[in-house]
Amino acid sequence: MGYTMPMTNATEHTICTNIKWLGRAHCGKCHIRHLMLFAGIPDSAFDKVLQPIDHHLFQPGTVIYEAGTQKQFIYSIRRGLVKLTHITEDGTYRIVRLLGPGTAIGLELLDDADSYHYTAVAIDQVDLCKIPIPTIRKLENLYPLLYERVALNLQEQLDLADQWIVTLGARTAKQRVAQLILFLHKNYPDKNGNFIMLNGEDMAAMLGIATETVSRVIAEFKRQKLLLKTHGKLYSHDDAGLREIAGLG
Amino acid sequence: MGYTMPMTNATEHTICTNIKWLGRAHCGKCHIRHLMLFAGIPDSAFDKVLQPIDHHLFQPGTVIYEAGTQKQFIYSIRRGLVKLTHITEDGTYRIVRLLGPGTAIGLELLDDADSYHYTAVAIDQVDLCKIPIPTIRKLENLYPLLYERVALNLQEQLDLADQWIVTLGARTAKQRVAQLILFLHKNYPDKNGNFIMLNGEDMAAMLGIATETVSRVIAEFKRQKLLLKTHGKLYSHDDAGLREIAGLG
DNA sequence: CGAGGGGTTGACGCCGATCAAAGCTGGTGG
DNA sequence: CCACCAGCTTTGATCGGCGTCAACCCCTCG
Repeated sequence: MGYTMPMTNATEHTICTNIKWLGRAHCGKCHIRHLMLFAGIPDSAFDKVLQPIDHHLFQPGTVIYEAGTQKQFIYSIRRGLVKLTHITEDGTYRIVRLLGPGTAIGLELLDDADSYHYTAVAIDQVDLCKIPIPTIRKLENLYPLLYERVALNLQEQLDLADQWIVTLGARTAKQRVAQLILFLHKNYPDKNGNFIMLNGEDMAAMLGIATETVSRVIAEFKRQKLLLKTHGKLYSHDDAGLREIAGLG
Repeated sequence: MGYTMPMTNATEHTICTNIKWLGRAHCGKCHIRHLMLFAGIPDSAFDKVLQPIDHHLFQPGTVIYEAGTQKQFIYSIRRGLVKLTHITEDGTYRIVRLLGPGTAIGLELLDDADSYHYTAVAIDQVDLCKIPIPTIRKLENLYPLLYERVALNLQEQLDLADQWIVTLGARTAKQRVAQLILFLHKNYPDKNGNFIMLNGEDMAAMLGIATETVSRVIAEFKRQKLLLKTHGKLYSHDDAGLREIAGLG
């Protein structure tokens, strides 16, 4: 309730100037392409595309695209975390999905939709490739393998959404917060096995509970040494302890 | 809690004998194929498939497939409602998705998975086509259009899951039940604009609340004439009234 | 007609939403 | 380098909603 968008339409121009435009993407030389949407597509393919693929950087809290707007781009996340958000008419703010490197967002444009279904917001610094729809279409025709990549991406997001419903959508607040931490650690770990602690508002929006409740539970976990601050927003956790609380004994 | 599976492994043999096997499907003559996975695929294609597509009937409450089992079939729903269910280790029973005619289930087998992710159970009488994976593969190669049909199906299910998270996963019990009724009416209406009332346990499993709470809210809605029994499990509802309660003003 | 499985209703206690206020902390500018 | 400030986290107090246990009712089906 009473949630205000990080950056609204009114300031969209400001967003654009905030984005560091990094210029033409070099898919042929992309060292993480095996993780991305274009895995398996030969380097030569990118010479033939109709419209170029650009590479952008978004600062924490900035909007990547807004629900309902009609755009012509899919985004492939290279680095950072993106939240897909939704605000109900009565102001209720909910996060529908949290996505990291290797995931493509805005895929709904390939099917039924003529506009994005949710608003995508960068959580930390996000690094992504902006792919025009016609380019995808062209590559799909040339390399049917891309259809499978798209389907795989959709299937992964469906699995994520289902897991969300099952693990984060029911039971007590404490159990849900414990599940959320396990979820963050499992899906978006850093190289040292730590995870990025989100702010209270975002965790509340993921779990459908009040921010104060989140805070109380997190504070309790810290006191019980189930959570340890490593550096900045990075935390380590007691896996067994939290699994116990989450009801996975 | 304490939920018992409708039909467990132990009685799987019984299930099979319960299924009315209706024999070879006639995709070439299927009058609802334009709604199904194979929309747009020419009749002639079905002469070339490696393994036949069969047509089955499932009685209410029977298991179509079970989570974790390794099978080789996708199912395309022709008639009836199917629930995808999940039971947590501690016995918590949750419904992840409700699917009707035109939807394909078990698509996870096409990607990462080598087993079904959820258990699919018939809610009312369900009529579906059982499609072997190799048949799908073959048709995909011959008709890349099928890739798009699969992706569209996944996208629709993703939309459904997201909607689930947003509308059914938060706020008060009364608001959620109201949303659920609107959801049932919108997504699975019968020809007269009625909807199928689920049993309390299923509604509770969809919303993540107690069955008693569901019962209380539904009973209240009936008293307020927001719900009217039409026939059997079919009900009509006061759309404006429920939208008001749901917070859609 | 009888048994059984759901649905309904009541009583009670706890969890968590809400309102309010104080404590922290990272970032900014002097 | 320090002081300050805005926004976030933490904590408290209160109260309503809903989970839980239990009893009873009703409808269906054998």
